[in-house]
Amino acid sequence: MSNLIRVAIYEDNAGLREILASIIRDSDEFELSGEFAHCLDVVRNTKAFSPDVIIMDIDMPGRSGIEGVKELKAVFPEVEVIMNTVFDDDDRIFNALKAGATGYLLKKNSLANLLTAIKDVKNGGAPISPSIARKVLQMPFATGKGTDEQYNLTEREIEILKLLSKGLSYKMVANDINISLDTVRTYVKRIYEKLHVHSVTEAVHKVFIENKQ
Amino acid sequence: MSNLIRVAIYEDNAGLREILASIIRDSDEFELSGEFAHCLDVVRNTKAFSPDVIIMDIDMPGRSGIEGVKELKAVFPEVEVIMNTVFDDDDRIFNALKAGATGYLLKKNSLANLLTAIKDVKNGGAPISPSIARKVLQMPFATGKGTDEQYNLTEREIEILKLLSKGLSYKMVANDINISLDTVRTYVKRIYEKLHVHSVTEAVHKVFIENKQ
DNA sequence: GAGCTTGTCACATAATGATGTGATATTTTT
DNA sequence: AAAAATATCACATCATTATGTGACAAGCTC
Repeated sequence: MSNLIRVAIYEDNAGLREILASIIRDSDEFELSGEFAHCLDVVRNTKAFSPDVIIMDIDMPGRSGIEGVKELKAVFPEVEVIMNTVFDDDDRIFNALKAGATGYLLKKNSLANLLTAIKDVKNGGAPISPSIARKVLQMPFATGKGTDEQYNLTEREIEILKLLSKGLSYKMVANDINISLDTVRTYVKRIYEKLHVHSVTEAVHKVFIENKQ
Repeated sequence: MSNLIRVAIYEDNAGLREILASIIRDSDEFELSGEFAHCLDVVRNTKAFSPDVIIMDIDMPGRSGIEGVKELKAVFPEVEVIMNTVFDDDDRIFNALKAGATGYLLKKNSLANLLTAIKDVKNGGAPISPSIARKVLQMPFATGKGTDEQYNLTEREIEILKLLSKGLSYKMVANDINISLDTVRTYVKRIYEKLHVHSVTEAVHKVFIENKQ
């Protein structure tokens, strides 16, 4: 029967590719639906072999796996991709995930976990090597830090800046928290002094955006 | 000898706590350095038993594991914490990780992976259940999406909004990209119409912040 | 207890922003 | 080829912000 999970492999190293392919072949839950040395034809290949899950190397000749994922996902958003690579730098990880990869395994621990990982993605999970997960979680936007505390604004000042950042006018802020318009002005003035800025937008940028892009 | 990894357990369900404790006791790489039914005294306990890794439930009487982690990490930042819980909602996950937890295991798959997970954190990794990892990666700030494209602003409009978001005044923007002040005004007006907002700050919030918090 | 920070309010003025009404040339879409 | 969208500029007016100066009570700090 054919409700085996169909797995395609993109890996330019022939030896490793063969190892990965045989792991898939020898399993009884998966079947191999293509093995390729580059991802130049990833869309065409996917059309032809319709895999459910793709194991994708990053460093391949002609076109990186990350670009491959990006193109693939634009056409086949439902196909799950697990990156399988030696790279563990923040940029590549981030770009791969942004491109649409669901999993990210380092080659050094992928062989043992490959089958589990494929099952994970089919079950709606995201198999990620623990060391990669740590990096993802340490990316500045994920920590939620680098935000409020660091400018030693008082709670009240932050409260007011948050309201302003949502687009409320001084008047609306004054109404919202029942203080006078002039008091709002005073707060804003103090905030400006502390942050060395001269407009709400600049203050908002400094406190809520700068470290998140 | 004593370079076993010291593991403490916080879990209010006595049965589960005993199971976890015995897994640790029976292993030959770890030793149990405390088991507790609540985390009210987490700092004191940690001072007394100095564990390397803590397995922490979230839902405990008196004080949630998340608050426990927050307090613990403020005093012992080097102690690794793995959340072990039934909850998989975005808020709890995010708050736990923000509080300083390194790993996040769902109880349903934690028993099998507990020992591996403890090793992972000691090796600098972040053991995260695949289904949790998926949720983390889908949080809007991690996708890098939800930003520009979605409001069908033109490139020029986005360019101007970006400059304004940094705190530049209309005048400065005009100077910066060599257009007239009135042209800036026109752009801003169009941006407002497209976004249905009435101030730079509100526009910035909608385009650059809203989905990132 | 003197000094500093914080939260609160008031008045005044100059600069900037928000909004309306046009207009023209170029590109893109239909 | 006509219609719609985009990039550019101008003038006018009212509302809102930015900034200065000043004040006072409560709380914390040394």
